[in-house]
Amino acid sequence: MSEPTGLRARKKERTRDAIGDAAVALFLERGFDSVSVNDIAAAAEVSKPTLFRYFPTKEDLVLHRFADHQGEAARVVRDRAPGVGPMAALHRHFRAGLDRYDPVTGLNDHPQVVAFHRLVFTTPSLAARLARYSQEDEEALANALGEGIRARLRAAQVLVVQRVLSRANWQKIAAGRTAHAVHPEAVADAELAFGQLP
Amino acid sequence: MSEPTGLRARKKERTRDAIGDAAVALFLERGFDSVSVNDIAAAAEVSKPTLFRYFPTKEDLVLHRFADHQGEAARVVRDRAPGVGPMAALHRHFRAGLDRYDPVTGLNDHPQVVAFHRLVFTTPSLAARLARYSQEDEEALANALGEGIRARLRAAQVLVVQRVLSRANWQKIAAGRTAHAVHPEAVADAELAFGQLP
DNA sequence: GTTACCAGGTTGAATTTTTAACCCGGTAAC
DNA sequence: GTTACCGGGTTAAAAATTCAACCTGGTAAC
Repeated sequence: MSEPTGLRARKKERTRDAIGDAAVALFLERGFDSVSVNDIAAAAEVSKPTLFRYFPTKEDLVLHRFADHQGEAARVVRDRAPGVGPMAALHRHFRAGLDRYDPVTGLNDHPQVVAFHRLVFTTPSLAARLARYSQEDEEALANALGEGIRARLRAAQVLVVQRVLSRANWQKIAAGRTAHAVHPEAVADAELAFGQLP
Repeated sequence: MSEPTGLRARKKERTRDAIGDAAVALFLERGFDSVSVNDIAAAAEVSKPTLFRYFPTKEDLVLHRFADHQGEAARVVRDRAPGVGPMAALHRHFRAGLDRYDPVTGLNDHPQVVAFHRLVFTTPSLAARLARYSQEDEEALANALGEGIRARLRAAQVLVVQRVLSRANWQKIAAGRTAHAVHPEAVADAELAFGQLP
């Protein structure tokens, strides 16, 4: 199951986690702009060049958690079971995320997750950078769906649907409701949104 | 008091401690000969060449705790208060070690310390290597005491006295007595031994 | 008596990290 | 308006570490 972890690979992973965790912790505590990369490097006990070797920009220190899901939509389409249409596969995948309260669906009421989302959505430079990630995701999904303008349109539609659904879920939870309470609506919303896709 | 700890120095110290601690823990658990340096490197999460960069031989993995006291006798003589003779200074220093139950005096009943001493005294290659450490200590002390054969003889006498005293203390404790109970005898023994030095 | 393996220890190249210095754009001081 | 500092980000060289391979001396198998 797990790869033959050499010493080198294991330590790199640990370093990366240490930097990412220290960054998110400090950002949540003091806000994105009030924390310098020097602070993060110091907290992670790493030098500044090392920090930038793992994360090319300050924004990526936050967004690496989304980056884990990079290209996921395209993968879902490519790996779908035979006989299942692309849209159905994406719908099912999103639904599964809802059922396990995956943070990317916005349907998660752990305080840390909520605070993290607020951080991302209320910091302009982060939202901007997140849009660029999304852009790449969109291209990958388009390629998985086929060629030409139709594939690109469908890819864009799917991702925008997911973004709207996630944001709606998050807002309800930010308003104080529990993830469990919101779940039925979230499922219904997804039903509606995916249902009206071409 | 503390040095300006750069990142590099701090990590080196941590690595050294990780290796040394892992080694002692494994040796106490399974015995010196039943643990390979590969085991230690793996436990400390370090490669074999790195291990040997910190500790030149397997024996040093145990004896680095004595190495901290390297040259101590010479230092005591050199740094003694004015008006105090070399022998008096050494006697006082040993007595102070007794009073604070310093492990090097043998007068310490913490299970880990006792087990550690047993490890050293019952493993031939360790005893041998410890003798070499002691040899260097002796030369340094001789230089601190003066020149010529008389200084060397006195250095040897002092160190042999310390070794005998430490071992006597350890044996009483290994027999089950507490350090506190042994303390008066230990002081008296030291009085006697240092008193009969020329 | 080969053969093979194991443990202590070494070697050289490749990778990673630290260090200290720098660039650049912004902004506060005066 | 210049000077000085701060934060994001980069650079080149030095130090540390991993990796894979090797050497050597023992000792177990056969």
